[in-house]
Amino acid sequence: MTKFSRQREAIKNQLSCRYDHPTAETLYSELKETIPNLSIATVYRNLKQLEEWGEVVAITTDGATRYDANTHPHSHFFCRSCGSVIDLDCDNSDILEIGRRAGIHGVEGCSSNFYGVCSDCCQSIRNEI
Amino acid sequence: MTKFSRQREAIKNQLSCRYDHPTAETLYSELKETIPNLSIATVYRNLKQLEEWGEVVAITTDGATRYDANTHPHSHFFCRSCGSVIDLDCDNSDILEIGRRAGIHGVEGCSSNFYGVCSDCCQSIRNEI
DNA sequence: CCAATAATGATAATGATTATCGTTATTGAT
DNA sequence: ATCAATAACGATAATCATTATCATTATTGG
Repeated sequence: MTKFSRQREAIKNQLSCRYDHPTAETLYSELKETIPNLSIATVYRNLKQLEEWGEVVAITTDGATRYDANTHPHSHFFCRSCGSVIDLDCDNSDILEIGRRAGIHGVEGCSSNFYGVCSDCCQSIRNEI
Repeated sequence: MTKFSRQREAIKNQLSCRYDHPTAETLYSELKETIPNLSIATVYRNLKQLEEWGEVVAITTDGATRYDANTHPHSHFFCRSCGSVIDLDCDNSDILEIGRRAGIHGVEGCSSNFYGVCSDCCQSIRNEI
């Protein structure tokens, strides 16, 4: 039986009101201001738990795992320049359909990462020249 | 100026004649049989180098990074049951196009991971019942 | 209020990867 | 062929992200 925990609620809430897909470490340092004795282990523990419950999704990257409170299947755009991660508003089922047509049986889900230089970075690079 | 290295050639060659997308550790233990004093650091070092040169691609997963000598843009299927990684023969440019239509500028590339239970595992699960 | 136990915080341990550094191998010039 | 310059190596320490352990604290239902 799962019990209430202030820490878990805070983690869930903190993630819900952000759109920058923070890492466990980022969430930890932010939450530490309101919950000073918070442990990094509690953040990892709860993010894992919430992921199992389908309340958050983990975004696997080459570095630290990032988290997203938006559980609707969607893709992400990774800026090669500033490292920001932006939600992509494209239909995930269309991508899944492409995978399903590839001749392999059993394709159930997909996760797509798109790469490039975001418009902000593109702008500042242009200004430097 | 880059110099010849037997180790790098062996790593590249070992990866080229396989289709199971091994990790650095897997390549290391296999290559150790022919190059007994090979160091794991050399494997990591060269895989990173080869990736920079565009001769191999790294496949980012939630566990250890896997490598692929097939540098033609393509997707992978991850079996949830046995953990195998299989090449998906679908057109990557079609997926890229979906991402490009999502309203964000600067989308240059993409990497899609598909998930499910492979036909081998699906078969053995069926046989157990 | 109390017993049962889920969840915590602190921290040790793990797994993957990278950095360091003294030694070895490759290279181009003599 | 020899030599100096330096790329690459092997061994291993260090780092980073994450998980496991465990004694303590908080929540819950009776």
